[in-house]
Amino acid sequence: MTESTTRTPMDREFFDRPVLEVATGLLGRVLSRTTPEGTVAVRLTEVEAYAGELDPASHCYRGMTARNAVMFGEPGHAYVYFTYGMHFCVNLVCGPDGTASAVLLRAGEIVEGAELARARRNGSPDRDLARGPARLCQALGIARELNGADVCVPGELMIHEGAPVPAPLVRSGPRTGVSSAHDTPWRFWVEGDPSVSPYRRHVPRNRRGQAAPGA
DNA sequence: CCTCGGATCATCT
DNA sequence: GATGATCCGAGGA
Repeated sequence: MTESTTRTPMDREFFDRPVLEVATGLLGRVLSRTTPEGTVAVRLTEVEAYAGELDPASHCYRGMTARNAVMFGEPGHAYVYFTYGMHFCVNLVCGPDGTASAVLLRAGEIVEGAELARARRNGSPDRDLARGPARLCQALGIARELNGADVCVPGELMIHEGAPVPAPLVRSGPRTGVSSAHDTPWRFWVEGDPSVSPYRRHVPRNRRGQAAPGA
């Protein structure tokens, strides 16, 4: 009898615009994920822009592959990828069909379904439930099967109007953890929001078995 | 608060 | 074979 709140998805036209406009415009919006277990929703507080084939940090920099194909398609769909052998991250595709820009959803504040989110996050402090792109996916139950999902129609993954964040509250800086284009300030967040993730620069991993040469 | 190392596998070269 | 749009726990300041 507890029906989930009726919500209206955002228009696809919102996503059919330049990536930086979409990125800043997404702050304050709400992403909801519904499964048989229930609904979890987050208010987005941190995102990063990736500008398709011209952006050295983008998964599309070297053209279309099986993994990134969704990014080249219709705006308003989810691009979900698996990384570090254990984590998922989610982007929302933007720009015209045929181009390959997207916005990585990095962090948010849980606004519905906190109990389910806590269960999925297994003891994490509330502040950290969706503080980071892989944590956000874990809290929402987003995984591979949602790659390509349309977030502009009612369904298991939907983007909602929410309350857009006024421009004076939006801050920007370098993207987190990327190994190139470090000078491009395309990470955007809500000033002062506790759910914004800490910045970490890219760190090349240790090379196993590549011991220092004898001399 | 910070820094550091390990986990673990899909993807690309 | 190497790397990665990350996270977590341990240990130090």
